[in-house]
Amino acid sequence: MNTIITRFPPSPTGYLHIGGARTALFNWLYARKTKGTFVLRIEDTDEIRSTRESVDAILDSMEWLGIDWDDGPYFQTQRHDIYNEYIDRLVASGHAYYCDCTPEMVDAMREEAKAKGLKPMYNGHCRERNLTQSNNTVVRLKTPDTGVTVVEDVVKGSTAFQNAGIDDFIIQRSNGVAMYNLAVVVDDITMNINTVIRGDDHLINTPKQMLIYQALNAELPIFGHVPMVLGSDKSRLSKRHGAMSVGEYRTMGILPDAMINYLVRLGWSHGDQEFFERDELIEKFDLEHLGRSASMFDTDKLMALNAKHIQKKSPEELADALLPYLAELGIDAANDGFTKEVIQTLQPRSRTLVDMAEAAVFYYADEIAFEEKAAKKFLKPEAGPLLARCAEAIEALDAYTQETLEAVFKAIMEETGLGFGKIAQPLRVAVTGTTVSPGIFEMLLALGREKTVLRIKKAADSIQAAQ
RNA sequence: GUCCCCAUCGUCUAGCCCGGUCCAGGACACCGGCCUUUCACGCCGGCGACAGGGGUUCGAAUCCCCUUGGGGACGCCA
Repeated sequence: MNTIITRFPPSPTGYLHIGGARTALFNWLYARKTKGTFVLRIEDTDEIRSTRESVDAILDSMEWLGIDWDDGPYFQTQRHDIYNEYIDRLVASGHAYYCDCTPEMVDAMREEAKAKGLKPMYNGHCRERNLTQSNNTVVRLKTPDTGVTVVEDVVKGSTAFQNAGIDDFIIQRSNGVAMYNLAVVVDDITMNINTVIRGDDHLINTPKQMLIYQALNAELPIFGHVPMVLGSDKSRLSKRHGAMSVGEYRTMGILPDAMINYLVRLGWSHGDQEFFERDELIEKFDLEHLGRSASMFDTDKLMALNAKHIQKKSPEELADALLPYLAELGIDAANDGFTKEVIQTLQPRSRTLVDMAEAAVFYYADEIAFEEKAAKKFLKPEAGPLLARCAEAIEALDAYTQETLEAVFKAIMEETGLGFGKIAQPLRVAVTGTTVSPGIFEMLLALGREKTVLRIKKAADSIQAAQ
């Protein structure tokens, strides 16, 4: 079997969005799975809308997602000579011709066709005029008037298009620059692309592209048109549906592994399995189980999956990922033993890295600010002596472990006759500033004895001072 | 308007190709309960779908047709 060669061809007219990331992923996964080649090509022939910043943003997002490419990036703007060579060949072989119809004339033709209840299209006016190239001519492909062009698609099955419904479309603009459909086909041919997985909004372009392949006498690739990702109201995903660029999910604290897991499952399945590690995805991905219908993006499910990935990661891996988010909150932490312990206490209760960073702040803070409601409820006058007693007992411990801490609690419970919660909650507020935190023992242990005692004493003192 | 694609719980989906094992399975969300020092995690349970109508068949979520609904494309954009 030949080596599979796939590609991802983004247009640099914005950030890498969800839909683009998903098609990139499908192509990448399939190439990786088959030990094939994944090519990156920047389709920047629209020089007005394409920007360098977009290219950088897209590359940056791909890198973040861990989607690497084996070849490229190629830039279509640097390949004009190649396109023109093929266009000349098409004209020479009689498969294409020059046309000097003005846009106004073509508009009129479209209106005329529409009035007849037909698809608006160019009527072939210049087809037999044998024009030569001049500064106002475009090149059009001579498409068949009869018969059908059948797209064999690995996800949609076969679809027949009437050739009569395909007009002699432009392959080269009057300014000499190739049009999209031609550039794509020439690129795919010259880059040896044999597997094209793309959004199904391109399905209609496919017969046109097939006609170019045929005119060029080139072998067709395998096509797979995957359904689009829609917004929560089933309309095309747009800004009003919330974040649509993968960069935004990065800032929300989504893990790249969770992002690709979610994106792949949106339109592909492996039985009932929901959770996939990266390697597992590469191993199990296939074209046979790509879905045929459009799907809506669901942030809740992404979040839930992200929580699962956070739980399964090692504290080491998580620390590297978390550090930037801590830095964002002004915390200069390191990937050290302390941070790893901190992370372990937070793993089961964080949906995003942002959640985790926020919940981690108290571990690193020099000064604990008490939440007003929490202090009012738990740092009452009678808590002063209790906290002082706790600090004293913890300080006196030979060893600072779960067992010894439990013993301290037990002793104080017996001494005071108070329930566990009556001691734990004031302590929690004293140490974290809030009523919500990881389990009291694991949290105290992760924080360390020194900080723990210091904070409890400070809280006891402040209660004292308030009286 | 013309052409094309799609159609299972609110959402993502399994099942559909090769009809019976499906009075339809899983996940997210939601609602109960358990666990519990808080918040979570986890566990148990509940709610909840084959768009509608015709066929074909002993039998249809699965095959065929129509309707409806949704999406996409009709550019000297990609």
